[in-house]
Amino acid sequence: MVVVERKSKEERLTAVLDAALVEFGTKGYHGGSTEEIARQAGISQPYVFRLFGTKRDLFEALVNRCFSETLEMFERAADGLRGREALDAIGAAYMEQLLTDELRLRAQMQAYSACDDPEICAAVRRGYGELVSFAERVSGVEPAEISSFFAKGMLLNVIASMGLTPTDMAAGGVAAEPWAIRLLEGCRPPS
Amino acid sequence: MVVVERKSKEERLTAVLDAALVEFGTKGYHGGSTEEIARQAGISQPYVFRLFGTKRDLFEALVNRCFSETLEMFERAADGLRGREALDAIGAAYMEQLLTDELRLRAQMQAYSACDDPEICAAVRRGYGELVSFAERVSGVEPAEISSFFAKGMLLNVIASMGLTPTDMAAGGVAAEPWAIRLLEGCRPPS
DNA sequence: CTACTTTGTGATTCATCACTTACCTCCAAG
DNA sequence: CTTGGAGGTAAGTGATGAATCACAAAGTAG
Repeated sequence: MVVVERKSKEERLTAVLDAALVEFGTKGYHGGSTEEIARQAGISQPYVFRLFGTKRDLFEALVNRCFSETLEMFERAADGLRGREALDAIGAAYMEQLLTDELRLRAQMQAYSACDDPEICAAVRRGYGELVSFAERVSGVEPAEISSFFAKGMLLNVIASMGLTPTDMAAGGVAAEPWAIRLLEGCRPPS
Repeated sequence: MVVVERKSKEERLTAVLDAALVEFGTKGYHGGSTEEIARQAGISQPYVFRLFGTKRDLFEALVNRCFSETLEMFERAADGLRGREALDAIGAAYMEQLLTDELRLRAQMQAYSACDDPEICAAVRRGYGELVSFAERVSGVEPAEISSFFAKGMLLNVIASMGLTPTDMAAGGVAAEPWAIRLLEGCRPPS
């Protein structure tokens, strides 16, 4: 038997969720394998099931964590601000994720794409609804502005999925597609 | 042997692509099965491979068809128009898809989500780039406006994925989430 | 009629994967 | 010191799914 490093359940839970973010974020719900998640988390595959029950429950837990972390990020970014300024601050923070947290943007796309599963869809709607409600509440602007705000967010998600972020292009050693650069430039708030 | 209804290769190709749109559009690249696609297309599973080579080639063919149909839709909508008017017309046509062609919006999301595969990613970028270039060329507006235009499109894709279109809500017999209604309202061009 | 091409299938292979069962090993409380 | 629970695994199981192979039947040209 391999040497066992005993850790607390909590530590394992977050380790598995961290690994799941990578695996599901890149390959999606159906494409990601629990075996790979277990390996990346440093535990055996059966233990993943002991901790989370089913693959779906694990994915759902990941979705919930992602949305709640994003909501916290919104709150931090908007702290002390109201109205349009709050919205701009959140938008800037979201754009930063393109550079720092691209995987989370991709994972969100995977969550939307996994919405053929009713339970996952319910979790996604709940999370998204909380983000929208928060943005509405903290900014107080009219629907059209809220829509553009979230629309830009979704465009950033898509750009991250296509691997067109500055980080990706630099890593690939490839010159970014010019149209993609213009799209990204156009997302910047008018300053 | 079951009675064989011989059809032309072309007919089978489009039948398979139609079935693939449904299967991949709802379950995604990894989640969709070639067996199910074959069944929906009314042929045997091996023949799918005879026609398309591999599952990936089939998915790629679907992506290409989707993007080129969308480009045609852009061209039709913008016919005879220039500048902002052209963009508004395309936007209106795109919004209509929420009601008439929701599956195609979902399929686009699945295409973005399948971008961990380099070949699929290349096809997606090519298709997306053509849409952006066309919109830029026909409208001639500045980057910020192009970005908002595509951003709104992506938001509609996400809303379709989450099953929050008017059609879905009516079909489910459920009242739509209020925040989702506001988001959709906010997408309408200011008229 | 014969030979060849096109359209098609049944049966199978081989890998992967979600999930289970049965077990092991620490460690702390009585 | 022993017992019981919490943290963990090795070894399977059954299903599914992509891809292959060998073969069949329907047209078609000579």
